[in-house]
Amino acid sequence: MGRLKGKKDLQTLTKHFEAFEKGVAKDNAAERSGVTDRKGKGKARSAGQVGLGLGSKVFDGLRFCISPEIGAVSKHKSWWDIIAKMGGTVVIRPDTAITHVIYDGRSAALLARELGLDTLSELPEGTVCVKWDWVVKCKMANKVLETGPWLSFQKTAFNRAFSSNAAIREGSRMRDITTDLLKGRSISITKRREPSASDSETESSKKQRAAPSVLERQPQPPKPVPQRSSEAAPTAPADAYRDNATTHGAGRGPGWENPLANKGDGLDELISGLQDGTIREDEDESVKENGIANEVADDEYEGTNPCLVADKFKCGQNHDGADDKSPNEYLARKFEEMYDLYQGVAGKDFFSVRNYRMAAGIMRRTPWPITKGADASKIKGIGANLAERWIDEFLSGRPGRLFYEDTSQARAIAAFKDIYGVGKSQANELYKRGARSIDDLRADPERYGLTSGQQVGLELYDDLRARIPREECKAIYDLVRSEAMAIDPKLWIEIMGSYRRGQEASGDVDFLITEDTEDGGSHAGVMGKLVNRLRDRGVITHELSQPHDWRALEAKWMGVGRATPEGKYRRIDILCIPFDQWGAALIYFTGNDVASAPSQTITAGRGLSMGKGSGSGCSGSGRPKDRLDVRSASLESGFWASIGYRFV
DNA sequence: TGGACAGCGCATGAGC
DNA sequence: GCTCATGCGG
DNA sequence: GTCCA
Repeated sequence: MGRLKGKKDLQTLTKHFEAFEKGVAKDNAAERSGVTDRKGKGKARSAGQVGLGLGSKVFDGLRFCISPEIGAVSKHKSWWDIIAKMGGTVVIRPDTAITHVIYDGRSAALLARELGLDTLSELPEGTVCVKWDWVVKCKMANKVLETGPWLSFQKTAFNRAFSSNAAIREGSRMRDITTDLLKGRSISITKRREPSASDSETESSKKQRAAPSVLERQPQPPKPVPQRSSEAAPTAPADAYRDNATTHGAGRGPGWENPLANKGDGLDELISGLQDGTIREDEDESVKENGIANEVADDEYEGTNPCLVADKFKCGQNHDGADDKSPNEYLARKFEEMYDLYQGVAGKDFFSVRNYRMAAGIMRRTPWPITKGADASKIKGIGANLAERWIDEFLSGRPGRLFYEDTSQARAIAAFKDIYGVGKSQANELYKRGARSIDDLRADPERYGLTSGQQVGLELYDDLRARIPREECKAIYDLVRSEAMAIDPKLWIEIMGSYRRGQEASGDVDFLITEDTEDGGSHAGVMGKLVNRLRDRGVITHELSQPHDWRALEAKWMGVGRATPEGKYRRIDILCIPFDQWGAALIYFTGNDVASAPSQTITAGRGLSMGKGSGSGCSGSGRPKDRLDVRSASLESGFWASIGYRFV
């Protein structure tokens, strides 16, 4: 049984599993229509599988610990999948209920370190450290084999019994499953035991199924480290924008060709600042934080902006363009991971979770390597909590608390929350009602009472989650624009969001529409016509929300469309606004926090805010404090001028 | 130690 | 039919 | 969660 053969086996298995999985999916769908009780369904499915002769539940009742290896995510994932499909539960960290540790390495000491233990004797009584090949053989044999030939450590024989009480000694890093049981979490294993070849799989299956709603019955592999789209800063086209008035008057699309010198407005400067590569979408918050943190109270600062504060923001400064990958990328990813995981979890404080994301941004833009939490806590935005409870934990190399909470439940809920229209509340509700995966929802949509909008989100789940390449944004823009021009050539229509910021990809496509009132024109009623035309052309395919008043000067439409009949479905928003709000709104909705943070801060400092208040436009919620009429800034440059910002 | 951390439009459903 | 509260998104 | 009054 050489390694090679093992790999071949694995390939065979993989195919095998794929076929098997399809079978299960069908079974599920069929069963759901008739069976409402989850437990009953579980049994039915099990029976069905045994009937298929695939022996998928060989590992029922077994709990495997696989310590993740750096750089071997995909291997880990496939192992996880395979064990899960065989009915076993997989955990990343050892706990008091594990029955096996999968380990192909050489030394017990190394493994102990990987597991975060001082010694392997901390493992629960009877835990078997076994090589992956054993799993493969079990799969092939369709039963739990003797572990003898595949033990990780022949000599030390960790299949020997240990004292389980000793294992849970005080200070042990191992999670005690029994406390979870007390807390009402259901865990599949209730009793330590020594698995052996003599285990009757049907017997253990029964035991397993008797447990109510097993928490981790469908373990999922860890997500690979999220790769932000902006791995490399966009080698952005110099897409400074021409004076917006000219552009729109001339009916020209956002050029992203070359700017005419001296024609850029204030935002252009910001954008060019963004394009020096340092600032990326999704890390805006930290920029905002840092920016605000560093502003104020520096009277000696020599700035060139009319408003000194503006100089203290990244975007208002000169940029040297040299900004490479942060030395703290690892920490940044960890915090992103936390954010992704926690943002859907009920009971997690909104601001706490948001802070994780901000921490990620801070990590990424901290130029010096953070080697200990204490250093990090000096940074604004990183407090003692993050430093000690998280950063130190991450840096220790041990998985830390995150891994304890990185459960299949959290993952399922996070996935649900990615459905358009499903937020934290609904995501948790769906889980409560028994859904464990997107496919579960799809298999029985009625059962979960999804709203129409959510059904669209579910149907188009993958498409809507995908980023939209810049090219495609442009294509959609051209379509929308041409229809708008056909309605009224004097309309101003602009694409907003990350596209306008020069990003290579966007999450959705936003349009801002208005019309100059100078000559008595108005865009009233355009929204309805535009949407109808686009629908007729097949550009708009789904509607998610409609304006209260289609003819109002301020109206918002949200929906889904696509550039071509074969293309992916994309989120599309269309917003009509009164003409005098154009300038501020364009900035506001271009939405770059790097731009909006300073501008909001600056304006706020002057007793203004930039909210697009419904009636009062962008002039600071109509507060009487207003000393500047930002509303009149229908050109961006006007806006920037009005808050004392230098623009070229 | 306790409040702010943005504020708002739309969909939905409960209550009236 | 209405208002109000809640969830959600940008 | 952090920051600030």
